[in-house]
Amino acid sequence: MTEAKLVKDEVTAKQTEVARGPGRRLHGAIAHKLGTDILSGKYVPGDILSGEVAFAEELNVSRSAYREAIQVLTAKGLVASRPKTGTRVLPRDRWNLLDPEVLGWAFAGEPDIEFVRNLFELRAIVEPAAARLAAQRRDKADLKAMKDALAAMRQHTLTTETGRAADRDFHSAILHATRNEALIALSASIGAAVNWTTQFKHRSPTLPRNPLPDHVRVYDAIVAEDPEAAAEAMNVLVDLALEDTRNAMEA
Amino acid sequence: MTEAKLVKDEVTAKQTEVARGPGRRLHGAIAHKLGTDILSGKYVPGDILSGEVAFAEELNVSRSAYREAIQVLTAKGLVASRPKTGTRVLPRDRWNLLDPEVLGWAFAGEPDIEFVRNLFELRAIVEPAAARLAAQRRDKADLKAMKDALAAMRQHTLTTETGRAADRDFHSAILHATRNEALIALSASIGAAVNWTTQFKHRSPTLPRNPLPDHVRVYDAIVAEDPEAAAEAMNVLVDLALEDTRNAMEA
DNA sequence: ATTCCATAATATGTCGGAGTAAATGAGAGT
DNA sequence: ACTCTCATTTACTCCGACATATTATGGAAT
Repeated sequence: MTEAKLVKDEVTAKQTEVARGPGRRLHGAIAHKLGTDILSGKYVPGDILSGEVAFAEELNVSRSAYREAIQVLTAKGLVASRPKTGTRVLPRDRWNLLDPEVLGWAFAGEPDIEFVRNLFELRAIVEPAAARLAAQRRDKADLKAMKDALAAMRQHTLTTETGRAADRDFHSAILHATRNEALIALSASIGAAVNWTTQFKHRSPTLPRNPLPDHVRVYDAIVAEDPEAAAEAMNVLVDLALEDTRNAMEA
Repeated sequence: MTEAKLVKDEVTAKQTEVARGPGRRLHGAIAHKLGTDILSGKYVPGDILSGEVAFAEELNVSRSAYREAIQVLTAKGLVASRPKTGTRVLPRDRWNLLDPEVLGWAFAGEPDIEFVRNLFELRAIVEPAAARLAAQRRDKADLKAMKDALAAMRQHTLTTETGRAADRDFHSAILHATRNEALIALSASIGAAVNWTTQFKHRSPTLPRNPLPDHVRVYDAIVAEDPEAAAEAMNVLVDLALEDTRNAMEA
């Protein structure tokens, strides 16, 4: 080993390593780290991630990888960089909060209670309307997707990852059944809210109610091609989820 | 000039140049080109943008710039790249269609009629509910933003860019007044829909109705803190816009 | 002929250095 | 006090090399 290499190793030992899971590229790992740091409030809007070179050295990665990560954050509206001034964290209303990856970063640490409330409000607006449309337009493939999701929910409780996945799939299937690409694009965001909800309920000391019957009611209304009943059933479903979450919040 | 440079110029002359407007970075311009190409259907899901090096040479840019552009597209869910296989265009339901930049690319060429309908459906779902919330939570700053937007709409017709901007600002102000970050994040998407609507109406042979009174009705209801009236007024507003657009489509 | 494993081929991923362009701030000149 | 010019800082772009991951290939064993 050359002396230069040795010195470098000594230096890098003090630097923060970026954890890159299997299959995850380096720049993706950097974007994840910076993204979670921003969403968690470690960097607040107006802060400057100054020094492309300095930052890359600190993370012990090349500038290329660091820059590609910055491009990802820029694409999601989290930061903007200009010569001389550096890379600045943008105000929150510029962030693409509905981006699936950004939502993941937001829920990586301790999620903000207020933001969870906001997502529930969005669900309360979108999902009943989506159920209404689904009841009007659904075809066999959509119904099968919902049915499969319900079957999976029967076999796994919400305390398991597969159970939560089934819950997400059910809500996603309804959004897909609207045949509206804009609504389908929201399914990732809605799914994140659904997922976190169930996780949170699991942590709660109160016994979570069995959500299956409420889901079945929505499904039945869609099968019966009854838009208003579907919307109402979904409305109940979201309200109950919100109520459960509120209880868990107070605990 | 060296001979090498001369040869290079001869080669580059045949290559497609990427148009980069003022203030736009090179990788941003590349992302714009590829993004519009994908959204316009030039590349369809499953297609492979193979050859990082080949593509970069064809566009006459360095591999770094090309790669950063690809990271942007990847961040928006348009493509995914793996070693050996290349960069593949993802299925449409993976696209972040509500991303402001993606929406811009979608409307860069001839917009898809069906997608416009979908965006109107989203507006019809979200905006009345947002107006309802705005009527409950609005404060002076929100009302001022709406009032300013209305004033700007009085002075400029929708045939001008400033007029369209005022229209966008009004709808954006209502979403901001909900104090819901998730809904605020939708304002860029809604704004794009609003903007394109007015542009489309302008092209239409039928005389566009004056939208100002309808907007004022929404504003008045919000000022009066009447949630239901605000929701209903906004409902009417979106319906009328949809109707106008439908007429223009048939023409 | 078929299956399996080692190997090679190929495209993306990562690296570090050099040079360019742009935005800011300081200083000279008015 | 103001404007303009220039120097500095920083991000932006390009380049060439190497590393890594995935697929394809070909031969050996069954």
